Amino acid sequence: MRRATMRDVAAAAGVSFKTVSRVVNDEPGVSGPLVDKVQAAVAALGYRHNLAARSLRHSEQRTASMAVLLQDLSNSFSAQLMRAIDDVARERDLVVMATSLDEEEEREHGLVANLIKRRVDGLIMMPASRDHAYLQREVSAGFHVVLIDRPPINVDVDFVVVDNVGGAKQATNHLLQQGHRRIAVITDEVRVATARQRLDGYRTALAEAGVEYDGALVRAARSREAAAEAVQELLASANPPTAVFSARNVITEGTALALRRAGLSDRIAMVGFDDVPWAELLSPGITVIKQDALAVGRLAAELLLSRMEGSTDPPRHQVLPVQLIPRGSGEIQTS
Amino acid sequence: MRRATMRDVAAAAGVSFKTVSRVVNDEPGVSGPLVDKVQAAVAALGYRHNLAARSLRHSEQRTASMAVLLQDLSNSFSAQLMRAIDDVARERDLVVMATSLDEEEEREHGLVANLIKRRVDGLIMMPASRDHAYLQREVSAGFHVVLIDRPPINVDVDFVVVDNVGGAKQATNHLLQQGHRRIAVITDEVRVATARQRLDGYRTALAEAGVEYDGALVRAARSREAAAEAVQELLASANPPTAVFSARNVITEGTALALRRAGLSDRIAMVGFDDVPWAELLSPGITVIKQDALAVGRLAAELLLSRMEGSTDPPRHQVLPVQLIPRGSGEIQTS
DNA sequence: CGCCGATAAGACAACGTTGTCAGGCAAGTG
DNA sequence: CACTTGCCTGACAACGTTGTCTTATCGGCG
Repeated sequence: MRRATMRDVAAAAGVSFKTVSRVVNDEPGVSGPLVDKVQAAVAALGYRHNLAARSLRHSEQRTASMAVLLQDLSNSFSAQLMRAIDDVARERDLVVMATSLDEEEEREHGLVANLIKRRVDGLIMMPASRDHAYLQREVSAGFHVVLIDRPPINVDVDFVVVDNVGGAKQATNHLLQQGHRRIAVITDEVRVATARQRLDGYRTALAEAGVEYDGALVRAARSREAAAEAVQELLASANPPTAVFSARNVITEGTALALRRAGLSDRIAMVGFDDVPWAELLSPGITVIKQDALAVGRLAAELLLSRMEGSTDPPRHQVLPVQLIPRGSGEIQTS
Repeated sequence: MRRATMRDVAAAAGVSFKTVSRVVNDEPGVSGPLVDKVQAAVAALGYRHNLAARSLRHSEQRTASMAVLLQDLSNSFSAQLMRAIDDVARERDLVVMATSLDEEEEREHGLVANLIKRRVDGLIMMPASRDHAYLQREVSAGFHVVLIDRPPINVDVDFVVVDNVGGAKQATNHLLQQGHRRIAVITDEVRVATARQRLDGYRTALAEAGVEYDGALVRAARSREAAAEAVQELLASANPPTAVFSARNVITEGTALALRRAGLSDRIAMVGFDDVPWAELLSPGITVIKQDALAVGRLAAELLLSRMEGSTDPPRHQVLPVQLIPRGSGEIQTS
């Protein structure tokens, strides 16, 4: 049941195990007949090269692997990031370890420690924690990190984010332009950096338009259901909003659901942050601030790979633009 | 820039490297003062345990890692499978390598070979290939494989699939019951096992109802756009269908899109295979055959883990039921 | 015929760790 | 006081591989 090793192959082929090593690695300096004998023995024994042992001895201690830690792989935004990263990794024959952090700080710490023990070559992470100083020591030791979606805190490493403040401002301004003054906003919990930034953009836009900020119109929700509930409550309140800015994809889903249930899809305006695949299937279509997840993922992967290939540029900070896509829901005028 | 090893830590702490090993592994038999000295040296040097070296020597050659090969991680079905698998793996502290096969047979072969070289403990795969005999040798050598979504061919290993034939029959019967006789079906390409099975179910249901099979109503499409185009063509044909069975999630999306563009969402009936998150947001809502991706993933992961923990049961074949969820689109009567 | 160079093949240490064993020392026992 | 017992500690081989070095073999050439 034990797997065959080079020694076993060598014994079977009647050569030294070093000769097997040469054949397996396609190194020159082995005569034709011996190559054949070794290959026959490899096939007969089902021998498989052991990369762990190889990278242990091999001068350049590379494992040809990287890790991706995202918020939730089943969420379409994370899933698209993963896909884009994987596409880039694939070209370089890198294996990608992936998992979800679920906004759990301790899980992040535990996983990073584990990945370093495995000597993974690099990491792309959408951090759950709010202090990334612990990464400094590992980065100095040659572990490469690129943060994604959220900027690093207390450490300076490569990162790729989108213009959350600008996007939220744009969404809010768009609704203001349709005459709305009571604009609700549903964000992720405030410990999430993007939620804070999008809330910032919302407040800035209101302030610039001279509209007073009303905390009663602000809600946090982690899930589609929680968002739907929050919207339902807002609609039932004494002074309900006439428009909603839903600051994340699952929240947009919940908001659309609540509006539909209330039969107000045509009356209450809404703009969502994150494009969603079904936005144009609804009537009205959902107006969104689209962030290009594939571009974010690809860029992050390229930054990481350049580090793995030896780049020593100072940390690179990439902020990608977002784009408002009007589809109907955001163009509903105040009545 | 080189990472500290146990020897470095030992030198710094003034002990033998074996003592460091004991401390790092929380083994008993090291006096309190020495433990402290070693831990101080570990912290000072930023030492990190090297798991590759460990598992090389460690008697039980486990890497505490597994791999997941799915069709497309950015597709919500694959993403949910991944999520469910990862949740189970997490409980056992397994690292999960994940990637998309994109229905490319060669990619599957290359990846499996690579994963075996890395001595991954197990694999969950939605296979792209149509002959899995090559897995036999690896399984015999102690590599554990669970297939998912599609049954194994020419090899007998654990697998988890859903009742594709039954689901497709159910979908077709449902449409027949509304009086439809010209029911189009859009599937994935026929080389995909699930596409063939769902087409089988469709044909069986027609036959049982005494409705003649019309090849002109059958289309294959790999993407949302291709599906939308196929539906558009069918609608424009001389003898258009009155109902559509869309046999996969992206196809359902494309079908909904095409119907909406043609303004026929309320006239042409449709049932989709795979639930989609936005199905109830539309009007009419989309009637679907729901397969429980999370259950499939969880079950597959549990089968794999039981193998990794030593189960030698004969290969287990799991077929999960599917469920028709009426939401409106499938209940449109023939006019 | 003797020597040299090139080439093929193997011996052996090393990678960073764990498993096994032996040695040292202190405390307990007769 | 000698002997045993038990606990710490370290020396050393081993895991499966690659890198370096040495040895054997052969053909070519003067």
